[in-house]
Amino acid sequence: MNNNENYDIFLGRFKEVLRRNSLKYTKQREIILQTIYNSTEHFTPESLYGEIAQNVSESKIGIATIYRTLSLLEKENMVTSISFGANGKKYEAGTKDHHDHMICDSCGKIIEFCDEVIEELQEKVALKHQFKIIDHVMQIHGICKECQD
Amino acid sequence: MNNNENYDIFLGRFKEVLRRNSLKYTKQREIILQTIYNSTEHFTPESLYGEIAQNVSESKIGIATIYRTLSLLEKENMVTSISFGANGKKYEAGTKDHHDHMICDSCGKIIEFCDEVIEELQEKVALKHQFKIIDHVMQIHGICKECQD
DNA sequence: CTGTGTGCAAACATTTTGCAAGCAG
DNA sequence: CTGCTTGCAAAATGTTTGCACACAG
Repeated sequence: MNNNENYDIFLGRFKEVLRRNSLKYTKQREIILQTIYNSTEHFTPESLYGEIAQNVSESKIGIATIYRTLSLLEKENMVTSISFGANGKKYEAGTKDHHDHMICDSCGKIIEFCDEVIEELQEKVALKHQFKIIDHVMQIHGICKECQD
Repeated sequence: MNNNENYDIFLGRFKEVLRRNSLKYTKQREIILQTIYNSTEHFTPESLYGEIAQNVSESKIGIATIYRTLSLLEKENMVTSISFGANGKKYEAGTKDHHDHMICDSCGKIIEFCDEVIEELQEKVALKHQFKIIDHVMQIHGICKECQD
């Protein structure tokens, strides 16, 4: 396992971001970063807040700090967010390679996938409209294998 | 122009929805449906509310009614909604053929497009995971031609 | 008539902000 | 020391709900 090594890289990027913006490396930001890094699931500000409150007895972090830190991380592309129909917005750590999501409307499960050809076609479409891609979102909604019973 | 004819079809679908759910055809629902149908832009509940207040002097429609009607229409697939990074959610009338969106992060403009091949590839990916597609969302974020100055 | 729909205001949920005190650099 | 950060509570947004009256079927 090279998880710790990966975390160091993630942490390094974060410190670089802080340096570049004259921001400070605080205990709170460290805890948030760690918790995000260790999250296997997609999370909301609220769920992150709850998880930290539960697992990290040493420190209280206000919900406002969670929001402020997530904004920073999103702006710096260290986390990405995906929006759902009605139920709001979930985040995930930007540690993985690019991928898209299949979302089960029945159980809420998220399946990640990546298709090179689709990616290329998107670029082709954008080019045709002289549109400069920054990012893209693709979600397939439906019913997962397990829920099709 | 066959706009009126198309509106009649749209209205017909709506009346059918009402009938099926034992709901009633009211002045408010009529006005909302018309306004949605005539909207060229994507809209929010708030913007719809404002537009109706401005254009339709005869009648006051409460914001709650807008929300209630939009929920109904979305449930019945007569409007679709797309979610944006942070700024919430916009709707569009479900009168057009399927298409996806390119969204300019600078000016907010929305360009619609449709690529058959991408659609097919999505189905192929879903099939591989035995995932049953209900719907899908694809957004390309970036900077439009005009804003690239 | 009956039961659904509506506007209004209050209730909620979520996210942002002002402020005084705390702490990193 | 200086100025970015934080927690808290208040404020701002966005959306939903309860209720009494209105109205479609």
